[in-house]
Amino acid sequence: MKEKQAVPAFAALAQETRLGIVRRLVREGPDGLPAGKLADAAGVSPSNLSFHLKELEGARLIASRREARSIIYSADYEGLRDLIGFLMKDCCGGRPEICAPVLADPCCVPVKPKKRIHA
Amino acid sequence: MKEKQAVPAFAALAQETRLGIVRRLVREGPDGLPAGKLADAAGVSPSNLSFHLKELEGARLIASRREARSIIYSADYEGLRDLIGFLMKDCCGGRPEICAPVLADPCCVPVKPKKRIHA
DNA sequence: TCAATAATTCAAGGATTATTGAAATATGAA
DNA sequence: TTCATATTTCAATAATCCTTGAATTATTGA
Repeated sequence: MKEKQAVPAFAALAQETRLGIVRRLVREGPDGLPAGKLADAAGVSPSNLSFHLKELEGARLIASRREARSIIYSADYEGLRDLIGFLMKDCCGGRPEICAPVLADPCCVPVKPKKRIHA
Repeated sequence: MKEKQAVPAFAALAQETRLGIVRRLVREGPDGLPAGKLADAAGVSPSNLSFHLKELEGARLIASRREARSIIYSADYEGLRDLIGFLMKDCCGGRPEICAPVLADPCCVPVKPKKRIHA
């Protein structure tokens, strides 16, 4: 990810409603949620929600698909990954002391759990 | 880091000049750079730079200290770490498939092998 | 003290973003 | 086709952010 692409991605997250939507959708998983449910959850009007969803989609942080009458939004995991990667690689590049403590955090340990030494 | 703190941090990075400053300062290391040098590097007026530096400092992404006539700015590694941690932990929480590929990237592998502090 | 350097603050204006409500579009059901 | 639902689009306003240049503060050296 380049700086030119990172700026709008950060801008998309720099707003309470939008950041809330992204976090909600990440937790929701690939199935996502219809716009209506998101509007209720966020407590904003449908038209306002639509505005924010467009921002997030433009920044490639969420994706949408139509399903019957609803439009279903879901997290764009690739875009999120790219942004995190930008922050860690491009932004903290050459200064591993920034990244290291984050990587050391058990909450961020990758999928494969470490083998437990049996008692 | 909480959402309330993350929003202004993302906002601070959501601007070309400021993102450039942060990246420059990260590469520069703890010694940092005086405001004047940063203004030259960024190609903006001193007063405009000052405005952006204040935004970044308010978001705890950079720090400042006076040294003779200059004010030296440097990256706030702790703040940057917190923001990355927020994105990975709070934002991608429960969905390790987002974090895993980033963590697997050799560029982000920590210097020392990790050690779990909490059992 | 006076002048020079380094940077910040302030006020004004321009530019961009966010919110609102009304109107439009798309889909599915009667 | 006609109606109801789900969502978006549009235009207007409000709010926030960025830039500019002049004035101000802080520090150092003659």
